[in-house]
Amino acid sequence: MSLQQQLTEILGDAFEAEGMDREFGEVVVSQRPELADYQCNGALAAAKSVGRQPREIAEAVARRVEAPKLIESIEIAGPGFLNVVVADASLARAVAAMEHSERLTVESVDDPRTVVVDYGGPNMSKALHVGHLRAAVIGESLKRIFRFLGYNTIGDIHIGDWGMPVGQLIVELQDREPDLAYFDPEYDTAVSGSYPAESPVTLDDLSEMYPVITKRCAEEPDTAERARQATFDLQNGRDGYLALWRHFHDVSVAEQRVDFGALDVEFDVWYGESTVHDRLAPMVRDLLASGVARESDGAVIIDVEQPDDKKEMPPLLLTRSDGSYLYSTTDLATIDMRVGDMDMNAGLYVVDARQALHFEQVFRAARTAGYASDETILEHIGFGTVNGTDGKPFKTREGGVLRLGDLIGLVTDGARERLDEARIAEEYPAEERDAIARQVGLAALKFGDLSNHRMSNYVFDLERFSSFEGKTGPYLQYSAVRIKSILRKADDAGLSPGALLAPTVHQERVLMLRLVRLQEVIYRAADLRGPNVIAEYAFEVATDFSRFYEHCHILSEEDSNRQASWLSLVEVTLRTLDLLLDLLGIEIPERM
RNA sequence: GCCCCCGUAGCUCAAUCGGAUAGAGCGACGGACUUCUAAUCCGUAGGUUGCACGUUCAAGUCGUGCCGGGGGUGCCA
Repeated sequence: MSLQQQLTEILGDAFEAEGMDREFGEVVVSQRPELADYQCNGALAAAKSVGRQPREIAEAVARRVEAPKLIESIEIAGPGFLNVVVADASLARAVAAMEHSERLTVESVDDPRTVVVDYGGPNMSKALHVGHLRAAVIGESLKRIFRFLGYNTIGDIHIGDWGMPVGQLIVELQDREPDLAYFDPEYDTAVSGSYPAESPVTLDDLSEMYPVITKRCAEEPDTAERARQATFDLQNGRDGYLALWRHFHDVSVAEQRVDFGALDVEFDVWYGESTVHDRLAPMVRDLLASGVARESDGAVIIDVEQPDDKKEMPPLLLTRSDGSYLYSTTDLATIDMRVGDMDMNAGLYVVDARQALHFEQVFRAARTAGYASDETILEHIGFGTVNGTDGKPFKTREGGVLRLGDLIGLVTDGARERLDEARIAEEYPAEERDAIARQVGLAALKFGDLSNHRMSNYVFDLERFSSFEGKTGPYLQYSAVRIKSILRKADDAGLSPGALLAPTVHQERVLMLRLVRLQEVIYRAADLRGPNVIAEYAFEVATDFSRFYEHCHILSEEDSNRQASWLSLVEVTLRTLDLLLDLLGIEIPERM
């Protein structure tokens, strides 16, 4: 049990002894660190329901508190706040408990249910660009957070590979190379052999073709109609198109594996819309038969509006009037698959906030259809857009999109330049320098993203991402690296960590208090689905360490017991930073 | 038209499900490197939390109405 939980129990007991709900005993971190470590606001909340004065309640509760070892003092302040100061010895014990715990005393969940994190979501045929960064980075972090807490967590990339874009690309390729076998309706694999094993296009080709054909479809109605037809034919199993689709898919996935790999983003499964293609026709048929879906203007829809809706709620479109499927169809079928085959209890969809309505519709439909029960959590984890310094969606100076690989290159170069400036870096082997530059660049990129609240649109400023100073990923790495350096030197000198003593220095005590909050922070991040909670706390841990570091010179400390205690303290700090950064998908170099 | 998100220091952003005196970073100004890595630390300046009402012991946070920005609103994803 964390220190905060223990205090909450103690205060809860006290409220209960006074004849009030123990819920009022909830203890939170103090907002006034100069006054207290923790505080309880329950007396104010309880006042109205029990008809007593807040201060009078606070005084009565304080008298009931029994915890001579844990609490140094408990005082009433202001209108009725209960300010709790933790005893130094118990604070040290709490940190010591972290030291001896593999999980830094963070408890696992009692009920390890299956959580599917759907993130990344790249369209087949498109090279990754900055727009994909947020989904990848936020999703990866959430996956790691839930996994660490003990959930059975599955990260699914969910590639967009079965919708209109594929039909559009087929049409564009046909217009460019009409003689390819894939387009010949008479082509008979039994007579002419199978389709070519070599892809007729590269991913660069597809990336170039995609904006061309989307523009054409917007301007040329008959081209759009052909794309719809191609989509329908593909979805209904036309051999040539399927063969072509396979090529598009393979060249796309090959490059996406490289791009996501470069980001250290790892998916457990590489499913996509196409994964459920066999389920689509039977699903629509069954939903029509059961009356869940109905025909409307030639299309098949599911009505999802509810009586108490305040907003317009258009029906979910299951098929177009030509019978082809949309991403609504595949998303719905995917829920059925995840619940049925993957035992999903919770699905977290880390997708651009602009798709909020779509997911609302799909989730409602899934419940109406019985694919998801009321117990199944389905959540759209939306996030804001990445803008340039002009406030508009990020573009390069030339006006094009910045590819993810190029972006990683830019921040890596920036990190390498910084390394060149540092004297101590000269002796590093070239390979290590490259590895450090990459780790530091990625840290800048990821922390820069994750430290923002996911819902807010944020400004992507390359200057800021390359500065590596202040509240940045590299700052956190740097703090951890300095600890590693201390521990190495201590080891060389034959010094080893020892029993944690009660803090004697202000900066030491502040650091300890920070560390023992770890469990609450991680659970809060999970509850809010907000990696920025982790990012903020990690920065505070690093800052507290830096202050301690400036103030207390560990290796020259003359009191060997205190020195050993400090070594333990910084070791716990390092492990904490390591965990937090790992939850953000950031690695720590050995030195930098 | 209707709905959703956002609006906080010069700039970029936080703010522990309603708590005390709204915090960081950058930028500005002034300090600290013969000491465990200065990618650091210390200090100063900087605010009517878009506006107005309301709810209550207490509002950046909740409600209503405006203003401004972004997005969505059945055959794109």
